[in-house]
Amino acid sequence: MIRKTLIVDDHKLFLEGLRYVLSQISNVEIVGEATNGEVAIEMVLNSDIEWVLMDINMPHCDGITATAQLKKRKPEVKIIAVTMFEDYNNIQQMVRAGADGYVLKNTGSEELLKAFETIDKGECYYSPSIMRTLMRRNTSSVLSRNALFLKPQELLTSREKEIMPLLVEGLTSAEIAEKLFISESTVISHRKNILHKFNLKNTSALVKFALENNLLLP
Amino acid sequence: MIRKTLIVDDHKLFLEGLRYVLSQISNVEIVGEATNGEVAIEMVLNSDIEWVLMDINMPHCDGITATAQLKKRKPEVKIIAVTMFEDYNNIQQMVRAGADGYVLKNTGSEELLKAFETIDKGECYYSPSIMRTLMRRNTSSVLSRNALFLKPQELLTSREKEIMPLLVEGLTSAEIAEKLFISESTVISHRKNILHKFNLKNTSALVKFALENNLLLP
DNA sequence: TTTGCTCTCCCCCCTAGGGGGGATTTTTTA
DNA sequence: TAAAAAATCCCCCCTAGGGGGGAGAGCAAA
Repeated sequence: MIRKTLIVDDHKLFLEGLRYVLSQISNVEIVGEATNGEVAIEMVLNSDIEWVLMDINMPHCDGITATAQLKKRKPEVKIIAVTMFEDYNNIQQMVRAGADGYVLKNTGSEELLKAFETIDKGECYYSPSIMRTLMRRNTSSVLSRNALFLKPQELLTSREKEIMPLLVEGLTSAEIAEKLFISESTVISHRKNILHKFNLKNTSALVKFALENNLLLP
Repeated sequence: MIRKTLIVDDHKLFLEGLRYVLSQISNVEIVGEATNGEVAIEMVLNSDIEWVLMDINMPHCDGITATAQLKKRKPEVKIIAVTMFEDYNNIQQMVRAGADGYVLKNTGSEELLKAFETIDKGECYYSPSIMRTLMRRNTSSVLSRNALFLKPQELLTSREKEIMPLLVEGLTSAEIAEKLFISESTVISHRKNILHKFNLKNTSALVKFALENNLLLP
């Protein structure tokens, strides 16, 4: 069985590299190249492409948007994110967009093959260092593992979303209680719930988490 | 005495508005317009322009950079920042760059005139709402008033700079002490000093302050 | 040499934060 | 309508955080 594959990256040079790495894997045939997300979507929808290796950072239409679009309109296509970035936000967004795998740009052919095979079995594949990044964030709690696959906002109730920015401002429970016309115990309960949801050990860590994950907007 | 003035903004529309507002002030003559910082610097250095009304957000060379450059190479030029933004970071950076005044884009001619006259006397001018923003940050402490005109990093000792990122991570005093091979009391002292320096009331506020002011890099 | 800053550590005292429950009412959703 | 989730409040207990202060050692500039 031949895997008909599209490679998407705005760096010509990297497309060359990917082409070479893929040439070392049997059963993979590169049937196209695209240098931005829009073109990639077009190509996939109007062909029998089954696999996409997708860069994240591209002009016009980035890899995350393109992945989300593709998965919505043609869910059977397998998408592997290929990227230089291994920070939490990128991984998280790509996972949410529906990517089936996530490998780094310095990946060799053996690992890429492993990715193909793992995804063929219906599972998801992540590079070991990606897993480390995820693990650093998530230790044990079930909820916090769920947080990876949900927008963090979706985990917060509306009251919690009200309290969050006040905590970030450094207000005490009593001050927050006064502002929201509720009892201090209630604020304490809410804060405890938020900390547990994200598996954070104190409010300082929560502030960092909130600021880095844009939890303060709505 | 006529004030030879250059106006700098990348929005043509706003240049029109500024032109109109300035036309209502006697003794101000618009001798040029620029749509980015680089051009503005060129124009000021090669002419007898005495005043610059400078936007902050512009492509290529922003107003903060341009202001810093101009003040370095021709300090006698009076620069008034004109901007939509009244957040702490923008004001702080513009003050550091050497701007003589800071007014908002919705300013009328009376206030702009006041700015010209105040700066003529050798003082600095800030819009009332700008002052409010500054006041919100700075209540009483002498040190924290100084913090406005210094890079915050310059206020931190090297030990404090080591402790800062660990506090932001949410580590407890005991954990930090263990990492740095010092006693917990010492960590507590350092943290107290940092809080006093920036006039912040708890570690949550410190985390926010540190992240928003890039205090974690070196 | 004196002055001042940093780093280190300590004291006392009090409050806010956080772990661990549980209970109630209201609202949402299946 | 029944079940689930959210919001409200409470209990006990203990620890970490923060206010205020001091003190000695080391170092560097004035």
